[in-house]
Amino acid sequence: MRNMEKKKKRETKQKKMGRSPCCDKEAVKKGAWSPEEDKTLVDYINKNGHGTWRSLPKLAGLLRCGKSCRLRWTNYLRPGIKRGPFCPEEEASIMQLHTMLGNKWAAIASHLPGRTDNEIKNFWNSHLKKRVKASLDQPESILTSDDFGLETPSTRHMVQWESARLEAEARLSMDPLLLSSSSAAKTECDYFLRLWNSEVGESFRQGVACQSPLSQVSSSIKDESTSGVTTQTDSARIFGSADATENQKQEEHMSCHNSEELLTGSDSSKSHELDNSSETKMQLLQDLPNGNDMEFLQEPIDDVSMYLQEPISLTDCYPWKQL
DNA sequence: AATATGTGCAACCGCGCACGG
DNA sequence: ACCGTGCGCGGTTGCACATAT
Repeated sequence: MRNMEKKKKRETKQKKMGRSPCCDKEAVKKGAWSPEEDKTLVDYINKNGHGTWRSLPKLAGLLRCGKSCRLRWTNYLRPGIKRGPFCPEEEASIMQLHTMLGNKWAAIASHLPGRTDNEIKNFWNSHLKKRVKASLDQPESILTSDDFGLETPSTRHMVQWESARLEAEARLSMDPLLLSSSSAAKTECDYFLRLWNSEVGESFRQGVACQSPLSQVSSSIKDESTSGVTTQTDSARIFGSADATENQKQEEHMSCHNSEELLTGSDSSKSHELDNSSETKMQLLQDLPNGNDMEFLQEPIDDVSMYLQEPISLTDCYPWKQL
């Protein structure tokens, strides 16, 4: 409530005064970066680190906006960037993560080493979005189609999760109580992420819906939620180990090498069982606790400074170019 | 061969959030 | 508590290239 007022105040103020530009637009170059500019930027950051992005262009002698420099660095020049087409495993990961996180490209990118949020966003918008739309438009074709280029049970799981997500969103949008609860709205995506990190997500990744922790966990949650009591201990049990390293292991587990298991996933009878538990899943989504008792599931964001430890050359950034 | 249309991707823009004064 | 500033994120744009006609 207080935040709302604050927000309104700020908005009115911004409307009156106009937002100050992030840089002097007249003296700033726009458009594609030249190799010379890239070299200047890379050299400067190698020597000094990026420091304050706003002041970087001036200090580095670039006629660019600080924002533009940051974007160029993070999306293109930064070492460790993986370029080239997405492999099927990466596609699968993006599909699954998007199912749970929505358009949280940065969050999705944090699970795909070497890929940038911008790249993933572009890939989603130009490729995957169409496939999902086609699949959802023709549900009867889902079971036999090769929409994802991956004819596996996990493909069906993806679509099922996507459907569940859409359904959850629809319910949230229709429930004024949930809408009025800012914390509920704020953490909605977190729930999906937590689900992913949980045994439920694990079972999904493993493609073992039958006799999986999902059925066990969801049924236990259902039982408990009907009694209206979900304790912190329960949550810890439900969402797996509170051990941070264990959690990290799970995160790592999610990247490419794990997708092989995923791609060879469960048989169709197992996924059918998953279908049957969809009601329980929805119950699970709605019954997730509102408390802040699952901080252990939040992993630290990569420390960008690591990229500055070893000086890089332009050939590192442009292995395919002659400089 | 020329033109129209579609596609992919780099870059820009504006907003919201975090943080320090 | 308020305000200003910087950063990061997500949506959008525009250009270059590919493909179709």
